[in-house]
Amino acid sequence: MDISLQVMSEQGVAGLSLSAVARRLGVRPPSLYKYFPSRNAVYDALFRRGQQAYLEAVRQGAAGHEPGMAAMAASLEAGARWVMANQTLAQLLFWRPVPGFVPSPQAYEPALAVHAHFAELTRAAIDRGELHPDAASEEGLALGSALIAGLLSQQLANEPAASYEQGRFTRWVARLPAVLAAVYPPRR
Amino acid sequence: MDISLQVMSEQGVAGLSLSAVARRLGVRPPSLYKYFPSRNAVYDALFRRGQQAYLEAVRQGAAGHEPGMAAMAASLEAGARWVMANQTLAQLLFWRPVPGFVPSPQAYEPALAVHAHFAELTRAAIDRGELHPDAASEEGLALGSALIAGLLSQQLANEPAASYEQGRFTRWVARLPAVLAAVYPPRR
DNA sequence: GTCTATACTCCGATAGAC
DNA sequence: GTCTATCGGAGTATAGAC
Repeated sequence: MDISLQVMSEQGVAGLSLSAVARRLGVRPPSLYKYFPSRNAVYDALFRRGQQAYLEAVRQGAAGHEPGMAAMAASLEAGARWVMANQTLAQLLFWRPVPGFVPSPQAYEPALAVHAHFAELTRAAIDRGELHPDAASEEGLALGSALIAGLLSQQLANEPAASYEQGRFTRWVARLPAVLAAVYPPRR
Repeated sequence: MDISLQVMSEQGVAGLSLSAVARRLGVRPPSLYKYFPSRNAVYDALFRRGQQAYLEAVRQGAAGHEPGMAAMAASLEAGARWVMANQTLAQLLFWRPVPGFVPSPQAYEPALAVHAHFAELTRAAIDRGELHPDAASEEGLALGSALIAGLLSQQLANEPAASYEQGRFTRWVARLPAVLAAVYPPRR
């Protein structure tokens, strides 16, 4: 799987070739079929592993903070750092670049947990009077996920080599909670 | 070129095959090389055509409005509608999905004009007291482009078939100017 | 669990006849 | 400006020996 990631980073996510993997592994292509029944099965395993790692990253980021906007800011940053450090995997997870590959429900499972994680942080922020209740609606959550995805997709497409601190787009991640608060000002 | 777009929409942007194009055109593959010296040349021609069309869409959108936030809102919406109506081409333009393809400077030219277009609308909005002067900095312009790109990338990845009006993400496009104004409130 | 051999399909690109 | 023929390579996947 590590070698597959390496090939994808060089040939494009959709350019994974089992022959190339076998070559670098020092075996013949048919041997791989003892471990994965098809090429898409490799994608699926990578997808699941990636979703799991991303979930752990955003959870780790929130750990130690009071639930609410502070935890959300820390969690967003941790997720963004994970994406910048795992760009190839992130592309597989968040931008469907492989025609014909549809992740299995099991592989998709952690993605639902990520959504639930941020929904919970949003509700906590509302309880603390940091956001308007509408922020927890599907619409509000969609805005949050779109904003973070947009910053990161622009960063990856235009400055993939930039460090997290110096990226022209990642630097906005820290200010996303303020943007959300501007769109959903708490009533008072 | 139209047939190429059709193939790309079915096989993925990176999955363009000149053989498939020739097949649908009713000619043999070598004939295509009389018109394009390589497969990447086809991508380049499509890239240029797409950038040009997108530029015209955002300019058309602004036409008839006073320069400023109203024109920007109209321009953003026109651009978003163009992207939703030309999804395959938009992927080629805004998300580099083809390993090894780098657009030529000539093909990239209209993209610079798009940037200049929005920079001008931003300055007009500042002059009218609708935005803080910092909104016209490179940082501020980067935020604007990232926000719109994020909404659209999420829309294309998750609900590509939704109409512009019903999209869970496109519906935020109309409110982007308000988000920008919240981040860059004019001094008063 | 690895291999050889193979079936099958596909690709981009070029040479050169017409 | 189209074609045939071809080079030289790629790929996924399976059968079956060891």
